[in-house]
Amino acid sequence: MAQTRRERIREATIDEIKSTAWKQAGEQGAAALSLRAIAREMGMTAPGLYRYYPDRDALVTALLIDAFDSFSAALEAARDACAADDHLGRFRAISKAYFGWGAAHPQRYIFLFGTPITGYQLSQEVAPSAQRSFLVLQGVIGEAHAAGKITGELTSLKMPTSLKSQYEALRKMGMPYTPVVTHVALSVWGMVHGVTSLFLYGYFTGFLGEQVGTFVDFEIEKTIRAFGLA
Amino acid sequence: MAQTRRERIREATIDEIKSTAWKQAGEQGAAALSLRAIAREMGMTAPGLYRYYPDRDALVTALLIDAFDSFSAALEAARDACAADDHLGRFRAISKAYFGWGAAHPQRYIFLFGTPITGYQLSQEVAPSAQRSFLVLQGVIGEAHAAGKITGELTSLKMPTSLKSQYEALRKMGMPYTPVVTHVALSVWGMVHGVTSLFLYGYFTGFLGEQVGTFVDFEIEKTIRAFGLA
DNA sequence: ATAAAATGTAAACACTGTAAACAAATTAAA
DNA sequence: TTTAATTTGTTTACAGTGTTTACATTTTAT
Repeated sequence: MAQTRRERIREATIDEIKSTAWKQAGEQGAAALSLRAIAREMGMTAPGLYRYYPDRDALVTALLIDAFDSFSAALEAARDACAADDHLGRFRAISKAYFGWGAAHPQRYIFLFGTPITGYQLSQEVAPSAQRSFLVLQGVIGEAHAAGKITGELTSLKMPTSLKSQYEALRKMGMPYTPVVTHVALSVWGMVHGVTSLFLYGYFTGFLGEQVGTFVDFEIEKTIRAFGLA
Repeated sequence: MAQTRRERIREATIDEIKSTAWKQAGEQGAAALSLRAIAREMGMTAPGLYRYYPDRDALVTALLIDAFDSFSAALEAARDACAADDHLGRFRAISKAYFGWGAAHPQRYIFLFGTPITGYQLSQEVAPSAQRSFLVLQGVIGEAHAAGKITGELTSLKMPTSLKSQYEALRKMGMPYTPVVTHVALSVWGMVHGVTSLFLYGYFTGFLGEQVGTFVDFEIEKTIRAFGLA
């Protein structure tokens, strides 16, 4: 059923609210989001925004979902630029895309993975979008593992039984991957998030200067070796 | 020369301001720091605080320095609990202490390594305190390397020349460690910061539940193997 | 005792998010 | 087509914030 005229206008207004919010977040940081400033730039008054979002948190949640979707799409695009059987290529691609997206959209990355905004309580609504980005990583690793392309000795380190049974419990609840795959995915996520956020917060610039990208690439190659990815 | 009475009272007031700030930061998050709320709890009015800190940012800076010092002290204590020639033990100790301090003081860790607070511009005053914590890590790795205790094949991966010359430039400017040591230290920092912050922001709990500590310990052991630490 | 310095308060300004009441415009129903 | 209902926006107001200014008070030094 086609959209009615009013629905069209409403969606356009919502889009304008969000794009204005992103614009201001990009200029002054996501933590400085101000409903009044958004309304001012849109040529309306602040209480009018409450016809579209019940409160500031709801707007933040909507922005989080959009950012996670954009992030996931970037990872998926990088993955799909490599052949499905090129597991090493896909892993390298999404790892670089992860850091690359963060470096290209620092405010958004910090918005997603940084400190929750003043008083903002993370809504459960964002969970599906957040998990989607992780599933890209888990999927690539999962298929590589299924194809026998993860042969590193580190992978065969004896995993503590309590950890393994935790992963197996997840599997019973619907997670489609083995303990090793889940563990490797979490491990890679930790590494790449660590270097990305330390970089974005400026803790690397004093040490690495312009060579941050080289550093990250080198770390990715090290991870590939450590897990014996081929 | 002994402190005058006024100086004593002044320092006590400063301590009360900071401890009140920490108390409130621990309850509602560091981003919700409010000068008025601090003053209220102290039984004075907000403008009075301006006799101690020129503005809110200055208080935030003071808290950052204190938190970094506490963090560094925890790392150093963990290091010194092992013999100076037990390089593997020292590395394991500071790595665990890093995550352990974050888990024990989530608000402080997020305060240090999370999103800068609304409008807060990171002051250069905190740089020395921040570097001190990194120097603990770099020092342990540096001494292990000097003792020939880092023999992993990953370490001998050909480092890109641009990255190596960046590290060597740092050395000429006073950094007391070789490119390999600096690189390993940054790498470990990235890993341990990544898992710590992902955990503190709640992204791990859905996957790992109560097994987060086990996961981190396992990651540390993996890193030890990867770098061939002994 | 007097001057100076340090420390606090009260009032005010410019912001913020949000709620209530009301007006205008748009759509749906009679 | 007239009437009623819904949606969208504004105006006004309240409580909160960081910060400045002017003033009073206490403490220290001369």
